Amino acid sequence: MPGTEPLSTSDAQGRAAPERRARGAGVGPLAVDLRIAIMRTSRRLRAEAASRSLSPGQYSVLAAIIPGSMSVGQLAEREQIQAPSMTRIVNHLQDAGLVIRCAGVDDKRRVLVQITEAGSAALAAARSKRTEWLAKRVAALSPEDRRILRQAARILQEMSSK
Amino acid sequence: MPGTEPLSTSDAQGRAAPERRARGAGVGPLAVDLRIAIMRTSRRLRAEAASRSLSPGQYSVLAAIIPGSMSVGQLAEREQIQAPSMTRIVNHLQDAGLVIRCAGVDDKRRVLVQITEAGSAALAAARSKRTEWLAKRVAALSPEDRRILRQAARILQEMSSK
DNA sequence: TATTGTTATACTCTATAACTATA
DNA sequence: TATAGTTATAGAGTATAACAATA
Repeated sequence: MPGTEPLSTSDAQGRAAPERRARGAGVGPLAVDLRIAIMRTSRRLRAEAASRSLSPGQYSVLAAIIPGSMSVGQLAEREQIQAPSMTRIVNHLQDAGLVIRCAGVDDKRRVLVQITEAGSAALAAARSKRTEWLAKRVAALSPEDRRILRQAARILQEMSSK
Repeated sequence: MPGTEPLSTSDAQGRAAPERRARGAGVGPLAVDLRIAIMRTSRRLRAEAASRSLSPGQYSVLAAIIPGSMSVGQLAEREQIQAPSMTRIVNHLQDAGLVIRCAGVDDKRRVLVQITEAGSAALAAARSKRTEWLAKRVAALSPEDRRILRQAARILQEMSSK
């Protein structure tokens, strides 16, 4: 391995030496570390979850409409994507028989999306598969680390839905 | 808003009612919540960081090679992507004059990638831009929440590099 | 023959812009 | 005229498979 000695310079983004954040640092470094951690984990999750029946987007949308029917626009806003992307996802879900579209009664421009029985079943089956990799990693952590991640999930959730 | 009352059923994935995780629940729900939080945040980060000069992948790779030259294969393994994807990223970086390729001295099959001065400058400039959105959100959090995210970043980092 | 990297090709997800229908 | 959704098109990023060069 030529030229790969860990130099631990301040420019290495702390990936080779995450412990240098131990002393409660400022907001900037935290944002950098957090961004890298999240992007890498998400890439990993995407890769691990691939070749399953439902894509991450499909899964997420399917889960969102369980409480009741949602319009395409509401789903798009909730998932922080544009309407055409949501149309595409709903198309796939509908083709697979997992959701149905129905016109709004008050406002016929709206298209309400509802989950079917097959959709609920697929979601339940996919759920365990989807989180398999992450659950395995999480299970290997200390209870303290799990507690931290549990709170972090809540914080990130709030943060990214604003 | 027809049919969007929060029912808080056990199938709603806790996105409408995250507080139900307050009582230290099992590993499965945590993995589900965490996956959703990470995927949503990553999508948001990707969207917010768009239209900058460096893509998330380019940025991450550029940062990785700062400590010294790395081979394409090493970078691919580190970033958890396949070799062709890394080749593509390195091509873009090279076209932009941010890295240079040079053949390995011991093993001429290897292609070592090194950062240029322009690359270091671009990285420094991009770094503040890249984390702008996240830093703003993080700054708005309580010190306690920041402490949690700081630890979470470390945990996720270790978790996804294994 | 095995390994490193590249090229060729295709797929997924996303976005913006233009269009249809309803209000 | 404004809004909800769809269609058309394009771009970024990834993967697998086939190939070239080197070990």
